[in-house]
Amino acid sequence: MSLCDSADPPRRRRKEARPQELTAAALELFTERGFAATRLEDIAARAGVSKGTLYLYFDSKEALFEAVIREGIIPAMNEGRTMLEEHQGSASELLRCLLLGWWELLGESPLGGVPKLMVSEAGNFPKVAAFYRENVIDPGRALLREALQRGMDQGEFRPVDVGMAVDVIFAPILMLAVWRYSIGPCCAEEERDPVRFLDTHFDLLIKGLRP
Amino acid sequence: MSLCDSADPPRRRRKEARPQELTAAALELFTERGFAATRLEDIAARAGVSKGTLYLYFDSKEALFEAVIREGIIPAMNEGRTMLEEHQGSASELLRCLLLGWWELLGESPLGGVPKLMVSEAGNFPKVAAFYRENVIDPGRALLREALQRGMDQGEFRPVDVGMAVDVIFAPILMLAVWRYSIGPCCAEEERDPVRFLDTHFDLLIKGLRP
Amino acid sequence: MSLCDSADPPRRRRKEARPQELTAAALELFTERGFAATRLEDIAARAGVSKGTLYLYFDSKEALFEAVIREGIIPAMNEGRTMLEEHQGSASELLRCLLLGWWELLGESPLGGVPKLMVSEAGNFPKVAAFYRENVIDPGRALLREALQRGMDQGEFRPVDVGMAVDVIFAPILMLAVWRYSIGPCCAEEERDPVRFLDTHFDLLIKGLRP
Amino acid sequence: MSLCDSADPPRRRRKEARPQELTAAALELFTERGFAATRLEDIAARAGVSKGTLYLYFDSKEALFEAVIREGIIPAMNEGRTMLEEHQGSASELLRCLLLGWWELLGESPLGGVPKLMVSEAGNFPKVAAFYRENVIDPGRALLREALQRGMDQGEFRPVDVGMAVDVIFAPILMLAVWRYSIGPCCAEEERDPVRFLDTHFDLLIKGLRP
DNA sequence: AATGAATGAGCATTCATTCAT
DNA sequence: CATGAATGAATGCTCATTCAT
Repeated sequence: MSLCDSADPPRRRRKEARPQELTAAALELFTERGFAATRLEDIAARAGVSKGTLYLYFDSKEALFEAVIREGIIPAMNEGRTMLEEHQGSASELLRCLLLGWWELLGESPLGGVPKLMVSEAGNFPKVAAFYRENVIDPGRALLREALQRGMDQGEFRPVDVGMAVDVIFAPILMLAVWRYSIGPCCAEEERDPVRFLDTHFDLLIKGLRP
Repeated sequence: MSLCDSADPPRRRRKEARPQELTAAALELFTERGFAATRLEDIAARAGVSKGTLYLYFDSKEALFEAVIREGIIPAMNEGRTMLEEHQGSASELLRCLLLGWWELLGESPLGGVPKLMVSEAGNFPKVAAFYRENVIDPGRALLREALQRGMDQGEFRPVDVGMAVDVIFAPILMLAVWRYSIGPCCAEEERDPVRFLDTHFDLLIKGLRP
Repeated sequence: MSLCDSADPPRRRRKEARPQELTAAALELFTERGFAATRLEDIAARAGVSKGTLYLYFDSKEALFEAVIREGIIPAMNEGRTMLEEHQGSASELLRCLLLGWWELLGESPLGGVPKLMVSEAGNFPKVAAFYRENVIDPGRALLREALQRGMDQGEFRPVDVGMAVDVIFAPILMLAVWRYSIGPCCAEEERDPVRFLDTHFDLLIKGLRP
Repeated sequence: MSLCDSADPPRRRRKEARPQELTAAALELFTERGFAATRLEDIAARAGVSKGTLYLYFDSKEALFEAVIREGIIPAMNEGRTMLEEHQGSASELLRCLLLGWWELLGESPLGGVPKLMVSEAGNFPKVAAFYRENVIDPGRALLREALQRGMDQGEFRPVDVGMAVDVIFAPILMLAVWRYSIGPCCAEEERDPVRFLDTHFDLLIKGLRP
């Protein structure tokens, strides 16, 4: 009820929260405009701080970029692995959970911008791209590979070229995420429905894997 | 009659070819580094002209970008349409031809960078993105939709949500192209084989469409 | 009664000593890097305090600079004057004592950096330069002038243009000091020996002053 | 008589003259204010060009500094050497010519600021300082050493510690130059007369060197 | 008194764009 | 047509200064 309900939080609190506030703002803007076209001043403004404050937490624009990617990764993989280990049902179910889980994590949150950002900037940040591959792409592929293999071992899926199949399978989800942060919004097409899209993908996939 | 007939290409030719040489150079660099991070001077240098010359053919950096996309589009659709109209075989064959044809067009030539470029820059060029959607994405979807529909009508494919399926189906090809110009090169993974990838995609797809 | 009587120096002491610790640190860094190129944060760090603390004692970077010069002056002149008043021996001896005394004061301690600092920054701090001239240069010249005059009056020196001679005489000592804080250290020349240098200076000087 | 006598010289001309115009402007301002306190924009303005133009000729502020020193050196040494080689008169005369020649070169022109600049900035530019020592200080010392040695060999001068004496001898000229660009101007002392100063220096010196 | 997080003016540097040649 | 010297707005980054704690 107070008039200044939104007063600044105590300094101590801010100090610890700042880096995340900044990387969050940076992620949004980098995703929207690309790295080079984003001004640090805009990032700072979106995070509600001044230009100089950025440099208390990050050494340079590039360091901020790296932090954005690094942060965008942490939550992604753990869930997938636990899902894989604890899952009891059929391989189809597992595959569905993995892919839908990803979408829920990536698609709905700003984190979904990371893949588009990485696709756009990999050429300018080979180091970061390598880091991303090691920590996101490779583990992600491994998860899917395990799920596929389990299904094949149990006779639920027919034999396929697993190494290729994981990328084929993941491509539609990836494109869904990339799309949302690139051509999608500006064409404002009658709001392509992700659920219908994923259902269709899944339908085709499961039928395609039938022995 | 010219004093230097031999060494340099004939002036008349150059003059007409210039715009294409410039957009070609621009496409390569825009794809590699992104629009904002590419310097006009580098584009000019790669095309073998001076910075000022660019402005004889294009009003601004943005105009050049538009021209790059516009040029990258022209050859893409016609082949697909004639293929659709003239194809005699099964719907599966038609689908295969369409997708492989695309890959040959996108994957092997620098034109393959256009989708990655468009994905990266759509947010900064909504007009161009709309143009791209109208002239590339929508016609492309229409082609695939027709092929799918034909297969369904002939009982070769089971019924699916066609509107969604076209994007699901195209996603792996798109990803293959995008990858090649983003994360792929810098990770130098044991040269992922596009043919095997497309075969797997096709195998899954055709089985998935079986009635 | 204090809870931490042992480790840190007593608070009372620190408080009074702070300004000198700060000007001492500032003198070193200003001398090494110049005024503009020295960061207040570095000065604070060298003095073992935080950036903000500086402003408890000095209003601004410029005020700190003034204090540095002011402090660097206090001890310089008194000794010379007493030496002049109490000296009993020959004028040559007096001159030697004055010049060597200066060198001991300037050359061995960090105070030797003051002349170099003043030379470098006079243009940016005309006020401070005027202050320096009034309180250091003029009195110094007066001391030397008196010594020279005494020698001339006593027939020990031949007549010379005293006003000019004092600067001629002092130049080598000044140069020795300035050198040590500028070109000297980075060229690491076989450690030019100040004593030999001063001896030679003196030898030439005394012979040059012989009637 | 034309109204536009001072019109811009043809482009070609400027292109070649620019670097010198810029280093000349830079020398003045670096000397006056020091390296760090001089803004590139001011240098450009003094040279009558825009900020960006500087970067057509120099890669960075530091590169400009180096060029300033490098340029300030070229004319300095050659004269001295030819003077040494061609001189016919007494060693005293030679010494006088060398020192006065230096003063005319250094003292009257803006080049006189170079020593003060070097003294001030040596600590921040060790590389340049080393270059300066090798190309100016060392050759200068060598010239004076030869002159002294010649006088001693011919019995015109008594034996002295030559290595030290050269610096002792040069110190007053150096200080005269340094002074002019540091404390001198801002104290506006009754315009210390360089000629009287040098005469006194010479008088003392020659008498001091008498056998 | 002391801290150090936050600020924002200031500067070096880049690069799209212009235009005299 | 073609050039490339010149421009100056834009932006990453620094650092003196402030102030809540």
